[in-house]
Amino acid sequence: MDTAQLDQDASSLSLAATLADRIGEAIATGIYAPGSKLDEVELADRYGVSRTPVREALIQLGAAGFITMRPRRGASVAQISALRLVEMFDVMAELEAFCARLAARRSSPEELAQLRLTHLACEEAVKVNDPEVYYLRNESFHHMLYKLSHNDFLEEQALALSRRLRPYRRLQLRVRSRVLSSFSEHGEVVDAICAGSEDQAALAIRSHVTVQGERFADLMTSMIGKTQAEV
Amino acid sequence: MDTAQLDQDASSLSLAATLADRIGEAIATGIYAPGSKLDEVELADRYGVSRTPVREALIQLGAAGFITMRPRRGASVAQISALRLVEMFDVMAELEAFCARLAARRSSPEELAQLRLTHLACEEAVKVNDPEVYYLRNESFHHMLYKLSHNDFLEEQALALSRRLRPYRRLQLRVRSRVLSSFSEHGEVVDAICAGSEDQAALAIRSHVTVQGERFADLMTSMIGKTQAEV
DNA sequence: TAGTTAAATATTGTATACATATTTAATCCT
DNA sequence: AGGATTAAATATGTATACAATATTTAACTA
Repeated sequence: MDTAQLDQDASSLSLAATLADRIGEAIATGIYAPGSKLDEVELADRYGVSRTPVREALIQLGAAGFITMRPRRGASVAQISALRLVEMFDVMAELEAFCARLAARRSSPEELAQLRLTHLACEEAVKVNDPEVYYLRNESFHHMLYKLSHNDFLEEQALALSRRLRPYRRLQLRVRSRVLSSFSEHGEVVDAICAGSEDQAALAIRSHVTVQGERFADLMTSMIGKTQAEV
Repeated sequence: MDTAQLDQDASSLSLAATLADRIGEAIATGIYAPGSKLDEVELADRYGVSRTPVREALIQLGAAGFITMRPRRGASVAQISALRLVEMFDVMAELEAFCARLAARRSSPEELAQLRLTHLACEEAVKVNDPEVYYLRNESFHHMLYKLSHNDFLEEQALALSRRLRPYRRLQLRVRSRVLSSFSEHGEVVDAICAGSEDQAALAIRSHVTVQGERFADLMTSMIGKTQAEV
């Protein structure tokens, strides 16, 4: 019948691919602490596979920047210094600023309505006062922004970097006041985009994402506060 | 004696790593045409190794975006559509604009002098009228810009994306007039950065990198003009 | 002859085995 | 005893072997 049988089956994915996901998730969650060594045989029998798919997964994670690989001396969870973290957030801010600019320029009324919806979802999370829920809704909001850029490549790049920064973003939202200010900053972004004000939208999201001043202090304290399994 | 023997030895690199370089270079050079399938065993005995390091190299190249891998149906050289190419150049432009902005903000007089030197090197290439030399000097100029951002992560990201766009950049410079305008645009960027004019620097480099209008036409014609081994 | 089905072939994914480098432990010497 | 040297142990890198899935080819049916 349908000659083009789309292979959506998740179970058909290779072991290496699913392993990369699982290990990557474990790193993001903090199960494997930054700097800790990732032993191939240990991972292999932890996940019940041979070394081959483990190695392939590690190579993927290395390319994505989650782990660092040194020849002949194995892989270890990437250790991101405070300076580099700020650098990464700076780039993230610039990517999102570009997204916001394009969103303001290109979004249809329907798309703007969708954006407002995700913003409302964040508001609910604020009311419920659940940081974990807000974290998720916040993520959706930003992802929506990437999509509204109407630049698929940009969307992919933004998603990739946001994945890398995920654990640190979660840390920031541990602070109640940060959730509140985060939400209000979202509001400015939404307003600017809906008004078609490119520059204003770019500025708003840039200052929302950039880590500086007290934001930096918050991030640092929350990072050193939680050891290992948190950061 | 020196306990910390730094392992700079290139020969000590793994086969997989060097393979990724070689295959990646072959893709960039156009030896493997976009869309063409990369057979593991063929690559293996072409390079005189087993399938294992070949697979690892392919995974790396896949993560970097040079090839696309579909489960159970192998790897093929990434086929970049015209639309996606424009998208990628748009992001490249934005990254470089950020670099230029930071360069204008942070560069020391010595660094500015270095920037002018690389610009002068481009001028020589223009005079000699050798597109291939200009291509190389141009690359150095942009790399210098990345470095002057004083943001190592940004520099890495910009380098990675510029590597992906390399073959297309080379194509653009096939057109003599493009070399001339490229050089004069560089001049504007240098002037703005040396003057500390962030906005102007960002604007100049952005319009320099972005593919639009006749630039787009040039790129497209040069792409369809050269079949296979060129693009 | 066109279309469908089934067998054969080829290719990818994974496991195991081997080679080589690195780390750790033990030994030796001053 | 302390540091350096050497040897054993451990881990990574590569090759080969096997398993599972796609693709191709051939046979068959309507």
